[in-house]
Amino acid sequence: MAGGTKRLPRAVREQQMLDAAVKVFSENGYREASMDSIAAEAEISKPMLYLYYGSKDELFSACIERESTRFIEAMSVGFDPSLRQRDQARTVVKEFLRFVDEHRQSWKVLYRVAVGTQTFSHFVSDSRKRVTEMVTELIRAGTTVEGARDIDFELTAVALVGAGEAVADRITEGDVDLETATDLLVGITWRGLKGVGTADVVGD
Amino acid sequence: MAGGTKRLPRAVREQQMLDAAVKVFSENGYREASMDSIAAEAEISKPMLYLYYGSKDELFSACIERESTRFIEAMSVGFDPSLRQRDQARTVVKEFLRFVDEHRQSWKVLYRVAVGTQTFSHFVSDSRKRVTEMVTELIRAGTTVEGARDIDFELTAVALVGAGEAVADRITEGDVDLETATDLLVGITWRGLKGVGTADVVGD
DNA sequence: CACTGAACTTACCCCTGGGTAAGATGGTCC
DNA sequence: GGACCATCTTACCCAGGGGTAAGTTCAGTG
Repeated sequence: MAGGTKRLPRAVREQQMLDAAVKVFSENGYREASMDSIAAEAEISKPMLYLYYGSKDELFSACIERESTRFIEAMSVGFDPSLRQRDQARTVVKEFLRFVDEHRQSWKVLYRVAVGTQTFSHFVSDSRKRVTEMVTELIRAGTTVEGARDIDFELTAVALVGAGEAVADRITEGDVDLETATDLLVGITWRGLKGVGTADVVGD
Repeated sequence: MAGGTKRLPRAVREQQMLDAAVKVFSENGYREASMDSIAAEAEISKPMLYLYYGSKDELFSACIERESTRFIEAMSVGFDPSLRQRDQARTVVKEFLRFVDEHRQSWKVLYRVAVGTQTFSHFVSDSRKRVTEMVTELIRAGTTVEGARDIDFELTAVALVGAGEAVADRITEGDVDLETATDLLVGITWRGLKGVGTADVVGD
């Protein structure tokens, strides 16, 4: 229409559409985001969305796919097996927080919007489950106490992951110093290890 | 219709409607829950919902109001100013987890559904903010380190609250021993205090 | 019993929004 | 130049669901 944007190759338009979709979905949630508003944001007509992505579900799915790939790639950057467990953990936490800080919409869409849908909530729980398992192994390996039961480790990991997500949310809504936040999270984790096995009230 | 349920006084019907609404909202989310399905769940016709509550928004608002009142009352039970800070904290955490365990739908509707709406998300953030402030004060009072800046305490509280919510979610989806979970959360908090002020990597 | 009002229903309105039919337009290759 | 395909649009369809108009039925009261 108005001479602004012109005919572009499919691959380019697809990325523009995903950009727009991620933005609108992250700001409004799945149901509240209309295909019309996404089309408007992408400065394209609605049938183009359907031509390239087929349906609202598939469009959202494509968003999830692209953003989670980016997320995983960002995490991989910080993954260096030569590091000691402890430095390894710190690096990964830092990369995580940096990713959230630099890709706030990705974070919201992946962990706060997808979770509210019927079709994609399992994606979030699966992903969260994998992270929790990793953390469980990490803290299990970092502890020598014997009395600790499995449930303790796993539940500790659940709590730690929850803490991480809460800090991530905080990052998206105000500026938090990433170093401070990283130290905080790693600190809680490491200090947390010391008491995992002691089931009764922890002595002071 | 089918002679099953009969004419009931308004006050009673209202509660039935809220029961049904909380159930359907908690299982499906705000947008996905239709007034028809809520009416069906309450075994009542749709105009009754509108007669007593006016609109979908107001119905949801009434749910939030009733459930959050219950929640606050449950918390008050565990509030005993004569206790030492530490026992106080433990009692409140335990009452919190017990409430979540016994009122899973309330928890979901208050903290997982309302947060996904435009109109009521501020309610959740406000409520979370108050809790976070309380926790901030609690850990500030429980620490004597001087180097710690304010942001550290607040961010620590954010992380701790996030951990609590994650454990609460876990409770709603599998059985977790409440004592274990309470000890875990209180343990993390208390142990966390020891390191809040030390900004650098914590010595092992 | 007749009268009133609260409790309740059937049947409908209509807008939002997912999805589509049909066609226009321009770039490229002979 | 003209054939062809990918790019792109206007204009529409229709189901789901929020909300309502208009009436029905029963419990109590004089």
